[in-house]
Amino acid sequence: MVSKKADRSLRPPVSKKPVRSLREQITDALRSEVLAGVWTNEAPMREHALAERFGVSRGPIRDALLQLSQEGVLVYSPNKGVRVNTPPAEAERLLLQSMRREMETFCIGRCMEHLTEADDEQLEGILAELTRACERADLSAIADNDLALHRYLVRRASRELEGVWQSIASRLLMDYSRIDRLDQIVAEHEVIVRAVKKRNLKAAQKAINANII
Amino acid sequence: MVSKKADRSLRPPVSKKPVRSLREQITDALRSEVLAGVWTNEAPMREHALAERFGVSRGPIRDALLQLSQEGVLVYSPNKGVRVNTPPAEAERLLLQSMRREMETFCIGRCMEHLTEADDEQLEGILAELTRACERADLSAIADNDLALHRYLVRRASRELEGVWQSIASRLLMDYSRIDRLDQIVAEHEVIVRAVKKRNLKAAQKAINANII
DNA sequence: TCAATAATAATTGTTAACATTTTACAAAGT
DNA sequence: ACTTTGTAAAATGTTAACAATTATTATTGA
Repeated sequence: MVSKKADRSLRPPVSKKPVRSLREQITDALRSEVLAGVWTNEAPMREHALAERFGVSRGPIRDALLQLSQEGVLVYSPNKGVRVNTPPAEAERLLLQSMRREMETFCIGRCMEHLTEADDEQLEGILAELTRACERADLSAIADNDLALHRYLVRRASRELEGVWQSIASRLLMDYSRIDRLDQIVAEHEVIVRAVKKRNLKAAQKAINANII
Repeated sequence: MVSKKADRSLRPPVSKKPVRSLREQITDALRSEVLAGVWTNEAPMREHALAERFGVSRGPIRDALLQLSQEGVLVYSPNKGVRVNTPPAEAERLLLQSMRREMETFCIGRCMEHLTEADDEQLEGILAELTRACERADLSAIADNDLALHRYLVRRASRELEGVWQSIASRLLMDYSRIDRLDQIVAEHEVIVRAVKKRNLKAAQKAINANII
């Protein structure tokens, strides 16, 4: 699943080799699975089993589990392992929602004027992936691309804020798997991308706030 | 510095054994040092050197460095190690400040009515430590207890929110070492604790917001 | 039969060695 | 003198074995 050494001769010539570490790959894979509801919070996630599944040792697995615990996706109990976290209670959810809206409203306002056509293409690409994921009802890919679209705008505004945003967004999406209206997800993000392409700040902020629920 | 196995016979009888892991201890120690300005962001922090200093292997050190990177205290470069992060830019600082105020205003409003006299004593204890730290101008201990006081109220309101709060507060305090008016720190926190002891929500919220700068 | 306790297995915490990547430095070539 | 190239050192990334803790099962006693 996660190959340890990639064949360099097969890479595109001048591509910006990201060379993501095992920890990062595993973190992203597990996050999308948890948000998609693949794991329950009944049974703990065993390090050994995950290590075998990903074909790596327990080290990178532990790193990923610790990171996801800090992010609010998992809950860590000393000497007992990790479980899937429960969604935030109503009051906490409302607070996190307000904070996420404040953040993304700030970020789109900060990056809008610096966006280029290349950014538009990137966003269109993510939107296309999101659409395909919704068509095949692939919850894991849906969660991935939903987050990816928002994260793109946050990163474009500030790398510094990305970590804070992720920990808020992850907690808010802890019950993502309950979402049933898949077509609505696509529609809402289409509105966002359209407003961004028009460089219409007010419309974009309104669309983003409408999507954050 | 960090003993691997503690002598159980010396622990108080029915104390709630926290048994903090090496990772946690090292994380807290390094955070307070970085916030106090002990480290510069010029030279990377070497895992091997830290391992020797704490008397442990590189494993727990790596865990701590990764956690502090996620928290915004350090910056992680793949295969190159970690450095001290730079304080957020003005616009980002204002956003984080607003979010932290929103969080702590929410938290004090949520936990105020549940606070007991035992909580008051805990807060007084932290305040006393903060005062002593200011008297001897121990920036590391000052940062520790400043954070500890706020964290206490956040935890009392919601364990779920603690992680988010920490990542925001850490980023805001990245230039804590520049603070010169030490007596003002004590005064501001005295006002907070006094308002809390009186269970005066409005006054407490006002004092907290005045302290978050 | 049930509760308490001891033995056992399974799991996480930590360590040290190995692998890979990056950096520093010197030598050679233009 | 400057750039390039090759080599060695040092740092991080990963692994597997060991230690300590927790959970499970078996056993003993009333």
